[in-house]
Amino acid sequence: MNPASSTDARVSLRARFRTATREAILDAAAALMGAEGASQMRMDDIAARAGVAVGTVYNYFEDRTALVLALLETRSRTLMDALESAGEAPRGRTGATAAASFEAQLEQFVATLAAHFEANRFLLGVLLEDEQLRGVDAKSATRRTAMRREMMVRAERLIDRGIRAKALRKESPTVYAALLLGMVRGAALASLTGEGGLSGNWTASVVRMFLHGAVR
Amino acid sequence: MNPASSTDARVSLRARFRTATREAILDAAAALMGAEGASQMRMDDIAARAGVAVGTVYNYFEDRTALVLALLETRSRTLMDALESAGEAPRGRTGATAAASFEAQLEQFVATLAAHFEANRFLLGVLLEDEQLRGVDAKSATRRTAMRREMMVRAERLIDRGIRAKALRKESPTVYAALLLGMVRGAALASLTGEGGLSGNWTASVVRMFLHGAVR
Amino acid sequence: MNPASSTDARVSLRARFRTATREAILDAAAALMGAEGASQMRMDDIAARAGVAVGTVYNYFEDRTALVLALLETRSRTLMDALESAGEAPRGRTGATAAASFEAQLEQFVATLAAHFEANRFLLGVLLEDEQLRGVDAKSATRRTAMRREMMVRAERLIDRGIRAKALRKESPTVYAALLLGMVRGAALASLTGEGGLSGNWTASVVRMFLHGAVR
Amino acid sequence: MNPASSTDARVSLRARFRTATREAILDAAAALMGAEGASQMRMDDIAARAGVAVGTVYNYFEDRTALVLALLETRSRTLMDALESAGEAPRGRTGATAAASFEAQLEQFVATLAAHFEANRFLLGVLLEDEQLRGVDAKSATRRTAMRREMMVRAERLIDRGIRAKALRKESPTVYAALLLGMVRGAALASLTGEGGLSGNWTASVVRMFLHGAVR
DNA sequence: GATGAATGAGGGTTCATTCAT
DNA sequence: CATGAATGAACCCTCATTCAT
Repeated sequence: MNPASSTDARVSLRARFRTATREAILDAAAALMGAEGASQMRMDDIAARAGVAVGTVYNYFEDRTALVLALLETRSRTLMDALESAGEAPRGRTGATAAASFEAQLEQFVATLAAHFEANRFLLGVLLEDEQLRGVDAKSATRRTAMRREMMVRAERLIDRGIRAKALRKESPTVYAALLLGMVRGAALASLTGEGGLSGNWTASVVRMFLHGAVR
Repeated sequence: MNPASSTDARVSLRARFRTATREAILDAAAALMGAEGASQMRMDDIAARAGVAVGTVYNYFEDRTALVLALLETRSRTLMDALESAGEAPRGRTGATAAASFEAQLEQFVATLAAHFEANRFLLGVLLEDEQLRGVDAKSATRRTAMRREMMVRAERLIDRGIRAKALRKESPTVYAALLLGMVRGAALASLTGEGGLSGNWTASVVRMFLHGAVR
Repeated sequence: MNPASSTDARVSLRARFRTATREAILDAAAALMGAEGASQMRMDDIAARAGVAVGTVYNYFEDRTALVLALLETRSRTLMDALESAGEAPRGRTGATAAASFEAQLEQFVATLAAHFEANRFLLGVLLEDEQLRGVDAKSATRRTAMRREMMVRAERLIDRGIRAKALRKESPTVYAALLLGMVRGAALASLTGEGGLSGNWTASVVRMFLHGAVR
Repeated sequence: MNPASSTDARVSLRARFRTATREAILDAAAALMGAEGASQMRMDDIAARAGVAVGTVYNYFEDRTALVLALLETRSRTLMDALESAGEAPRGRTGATAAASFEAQLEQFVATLAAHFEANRFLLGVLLEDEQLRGVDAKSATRRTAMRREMMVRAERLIDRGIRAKALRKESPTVYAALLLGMVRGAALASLTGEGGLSGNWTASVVRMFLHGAVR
């Protein structure tokens, strides 16, 4: 152990501590945002829940808006990445029909969304919210819209592949994406608010409705 | 014209003026709520937009909460009534199949929602919001939830008739209702935010997706 | 009846009506002031209690302050006059000692105060109040102080006569007056708030204490 | 000096500073209450006079009512304690008559009141006020009444002892207490408003009047 | 860096006063 | 004159942000 490595270790320790504190603050913010909405979330409450002083929150985030933005960014990044991989891999089984393969991808896509909404309740409000009820400010509203679009893009890409694989009727992927995400949101909301019949696993319902409708 | 009628006329004039002012305030509130969300809506701004002084707003509504509640109440009542009649009338054509009849009702139902969302943008946020974003206070959040449920009930009733008429596969009306309203919300949102392909009339898209899905 | 007299009659009727309205407003103000204090008394409440519209109150009194001033003026004037006559007349009986005569006058004086406080509760606050708790404004505070002084003067005059008649020990009439009025206030307050032992007639207690003290 | 003591010192410093600020706010409130009355006292003025921002006042007191209550509580507690001890100790001189001892206690009692009223002008209004002038709200009015009663009780106890010691004529202690406190108030008020003859020391006048009256 | 008290602009609400009917 | 809705200054309170320790 030379002095340098000792310094490194200390730095690294400090860095880990910083990261942990930052994460604690984000977690607290996410919880409060999920529980009462972005506009109701007070800086003091975030600090208290994270176990730090208000001033400390400002050591990690420029201001309230920056905190909200960072929250949106980090939490949605994971989701976006997951969606990316969900839509991509036909995962090997070469014998599968194009249609079957697409159906599997779709299910994976929806299931990913479901899992994330279940885990981060606030994403539901954040990402699918119409921007009018932001209760925040222009900047984070913009960011929110950007995320929504990004999600739309992921959905559109998936659907586009479905159309090209003849698994779906040919129509505007944007329209399909809007409807698909709308259904996901509706189901997630109903599930989270405990409304009848949607309690646990609604992925299958959404997929089936999206593919075949309610008639047959 | 006897004195009485003269008095009546005056009273009626004043009453009409009162109603007009009240409506102006509600309109102003609706516009601001649509533009920036309920929690961002300031009493001074409402007054200014309505062309009255702050005090006047308080002559018509007990307090901020009462104003929001009144807004939700009056604006959604119209929608609810419209949905009620939309779902009910088989509108004559006796030769129609049960399925065709149901399809017509469904289309009417969705078109009604579309029209109202187009006209009262803030309803979109209000009625389909999950309760986390109350941004106002407990009472109006409760009211909002109540309205959302009421809308669900309307949808469920319609779907239930569809199922009994064998026009729809037999499954939980609640699930179907959640998905249908989710789609409507997704489409309306996409349309209002001007995202590609959803500009004008998306009723048909929603109906088709709900009935037959995206596959064939 | 000539036209003139008819006009006079009408005018007089109108005048009587004006007076009645004015009196009703003053009564309402007195009641509210007695019940909740001057600062809590709202113009709307006065109007409501008087059975008129707010605007009408402003037809009779320049503003809130003028109303309070008028109230103090009219109600205290009666009291001052009564005190004047209470202190003056030895009322005939020539055989009476100077001391007995003074005692009678003192009793009359205190009894007069007692009666007025009983009838106009608000006078208690108004006239004996230390000006700090006025809850009104500079002008009416000044007026109040003036009235208190006027009352003091009445008491001092009475006491001065007592001293000159050798009925009282020779000492500063101002001091005696302050103590006498203090006792009256203390007794009236205890009586009005229903504290033990002071319920009805406390005039005798005050007179006795003032004349002979509590020792013998 | 170990780290702990250093920490303690810092804490104690902060604590002392907190106490000082709190006291400054109470002092400011007392001054304003004394000058213009409780109902006229504005939060902004209190803050300005205490040399802090409005928000700071709310860091120390829940709201306006809590501040008023705290003021009444702290300032009157001192007085009550002083009265308690004033009435109790015969202070040594064993040869004294019961009457002389009582007279000394009475003088002490009155002098204590005098001193406190001189120092805290607002107590005069607060403690002897009849409840009509609450000018604040129900809660603090209640508290005020409670304090007045407490003062009455102290006076009654003193007088009761005087009666039992045959130093006073046998009569209702409540009545005597009301008259005594009334006199004190009258004298204090006259003294504070600078009315003739009462400027400095009026304790003796009150005591003499209470014991022997104005006749001899 | 962490702390948490201090700050003060900003928002909701009241109420004396005005004025068109 | 009576009426009562409209007015807006003034007041209480909140909470994001700063900064001395």
